[in-house]
Amino acid sequence: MNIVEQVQQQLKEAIGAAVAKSAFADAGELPEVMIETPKNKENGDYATNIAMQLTKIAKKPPRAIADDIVGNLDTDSTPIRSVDIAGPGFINITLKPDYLGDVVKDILGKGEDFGRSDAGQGEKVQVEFVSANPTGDLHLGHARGASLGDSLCNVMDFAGFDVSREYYINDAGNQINNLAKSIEARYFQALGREAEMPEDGYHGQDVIDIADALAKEHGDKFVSMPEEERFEWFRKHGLGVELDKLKQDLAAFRVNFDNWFSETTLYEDGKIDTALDKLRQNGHVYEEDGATWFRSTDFGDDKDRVLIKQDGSYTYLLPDIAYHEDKLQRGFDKLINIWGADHHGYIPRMKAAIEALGYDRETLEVLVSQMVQLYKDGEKFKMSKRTGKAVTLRELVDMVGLDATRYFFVMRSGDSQMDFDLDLAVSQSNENPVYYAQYAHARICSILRQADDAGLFASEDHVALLLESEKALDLMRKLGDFPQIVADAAKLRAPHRVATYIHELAASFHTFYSTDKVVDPDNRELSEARLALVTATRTVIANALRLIGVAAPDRM
RNA sequence: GUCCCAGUAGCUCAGCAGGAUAGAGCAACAGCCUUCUAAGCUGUCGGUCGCAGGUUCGAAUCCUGCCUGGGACGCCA
Repeated sequence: MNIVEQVQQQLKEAIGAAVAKSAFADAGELPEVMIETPKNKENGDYATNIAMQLTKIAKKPPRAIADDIVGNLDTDSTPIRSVDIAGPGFINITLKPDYLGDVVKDILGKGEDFGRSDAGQGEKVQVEFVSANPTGDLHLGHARGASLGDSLCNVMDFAGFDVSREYYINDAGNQINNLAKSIEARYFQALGREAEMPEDGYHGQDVIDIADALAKEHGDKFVSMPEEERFEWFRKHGLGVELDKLKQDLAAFRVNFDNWFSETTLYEDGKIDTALDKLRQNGHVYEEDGATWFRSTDFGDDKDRVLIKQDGSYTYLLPDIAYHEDKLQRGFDKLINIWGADHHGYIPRMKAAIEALGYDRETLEVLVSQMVQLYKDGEKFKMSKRTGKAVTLRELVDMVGLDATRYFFVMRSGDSQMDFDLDLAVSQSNENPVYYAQYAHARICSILRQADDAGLFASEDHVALLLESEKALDLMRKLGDFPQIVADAAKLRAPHRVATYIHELAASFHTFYSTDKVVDPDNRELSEARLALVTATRTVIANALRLIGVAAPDRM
C-alpha cells in the first residue's frame, strides 16, 4: 500500500467510526464510506457524500447529519487539518500536507515500480488483439487496435493483473488459399506469362513483391512443378513472409506478444471436433438444409449461426469457437478481445458460444476499437498514394513518427470514433500534444544535468521545505495520484486515462518550473529538496509514458 | 427494419459504477525569455452537455422515446 492509499484508508476508517457513533442505523445498514477528490481545490483534499447518502436512513436533512458525523469525528489518527460542511451536505476534508513529502520519498524508493499495485489481485487475463489475417499489410485500424491493446496490457500488468498477450493467426481459412493463388498468378506474370488473378485475390503490392522475389530467386522452376505441390509451396511461403512482416511491423511499433496462436493447430490437434462435440452434447447443435447450425438464439443472439456449410467446410465461426474453448481451458479468468468496429456484430454470437460451452458469458469481454478517419489539410485522407489502398501502419509511422502515432491513438477512448489529424500529429511544435509530456521529461533531465555540474544532488532530507510552495504541493498531489490512475485505467479497460493523466502531470510540472527555481547554489537545502521533487516527477512521467509505449527522451 | 457506438466550447476530445461553479488541447485575443530547454508559463474569450420526458435530495452521467452521424446485420473472414 502506498502513502496515499494509507491516508485514504485512515480517512475512511475515521469517518466510518464517526458514522457508526452517530447511530443512525445498525451497522449492517450503513453504506460504505466513499471518499473522492473534489474537482475544485477550495473544497479540500477529500470529500465524502456520506451524509447525503444517509438522508433516507437517518430521516434528517443532510447537513444536520453531516454536523453529527463531524462532531463525532476523531481526527487524531489522521493527517486532517480541518473539516467543513459545504454545499448540499458534503463533508470536506483538508489535510496537513506533511504526508506529501512521504509521497516523494516513496517514489524515489520505488523508482520504475512506483505506480504498481495489486488492484488486479493476480487475476489471469488474456488479451487477444490485432489478429489481422496474414494476407497483407496492417492498416490504420490495426494500428489503433495494437496501440490500445498493448497499452491496456501494460496498464493491467502494472496494476497487478497476470496478463498474457496473444495474436490469433488465421492461417487455415480460405483467405490463405486466395493468398497462395494470388502469389501464383503474380509469379506467372513476373515471368511474363499470362495469368488471371483469382476472384477474391489480394491485389496489394506486397503480393507482387513476394512473387517477383520468387521469380528472381527461383526462375521458372515452379512452372514445371505439379500444380498441387506448387500451390502448397506458395501457400506456406506466402504465409511465412506475411507473418514475418506482421511480426516485424508490430515489434517496430513496440508491440510484442507472448503467444502467436495458429488456427491450423486447432485442426491438427482435433480441437475443432472436440468443441463441436461439446456443443452437440450440450444440445445446442442441429442439422438443417444440409448444414450444421449452432442454436445461438438460446443465448440471446439474433439468429442461429451455421457451423458447417452445405459443402462440408467450416464457417469461420466454428474454429473461432474452438479457439475460445482452448483459451478457456488454459485457465484464464478473463478473456479480453479487442475487435475492430466492423466485427462488433459478432459479440453476441461469441458470447453465446462461451455460454453454450458451459462457461460464464461474462468471462469474455470484447472491447471495440472504433473507426479511425485520417484528416490532412482539413480534408479526409483516404488512400495511400503508393498502393491506392488503405493507409498502412508502416506508412503512418513513417509520416507521423512512432511516439506521436502511439500517443495519438491512446489519448482517445477506444470506443469512440476518432479523427486523426495528420497535420497536427506531424507538426514538431507546441500544437502537438505528444511533445508536451516528453518536453517535461527532457526539461527535468536538463535540470538534473546542470545540478550535477553544480554539485547539487537530490536529497530526501529537506522535503519538508517543499511544503512552502503551493505549486510544489499541487505537483506532489498529482504524483501521488498515479497508482490510483493506473488501477482505474486497468479496471475500466481505459488506457486513455493514463494519457490524460500524463498531460495533467506535465502541466503541473511546467507550472511549478515556471516559478520555482530548482538549481540554486545559494540555497542548497531547498535545491536538494526540489531536486528530489523533480527526480520523482521524472520517474512518474517515465513510468506513465512507458505504459503507453511512448519514449521519454533526455533531450529534445 | 433490427442491433452496436457516438452526439459536450469554433475544431478535436476528456469527464459518464449519479454529486458542488462541466474540463483540456488546438484556434482567437493580451501579456511573459540578461535567470535551470518559450516544444514553456500567465490571463481573456468561448457551452440550452443533440431534443423531449422520467427516476433522485441531486442527472452530461441512469431509464424511455425521438433526431443526427458512423458501423454491423453472409452457408465471407
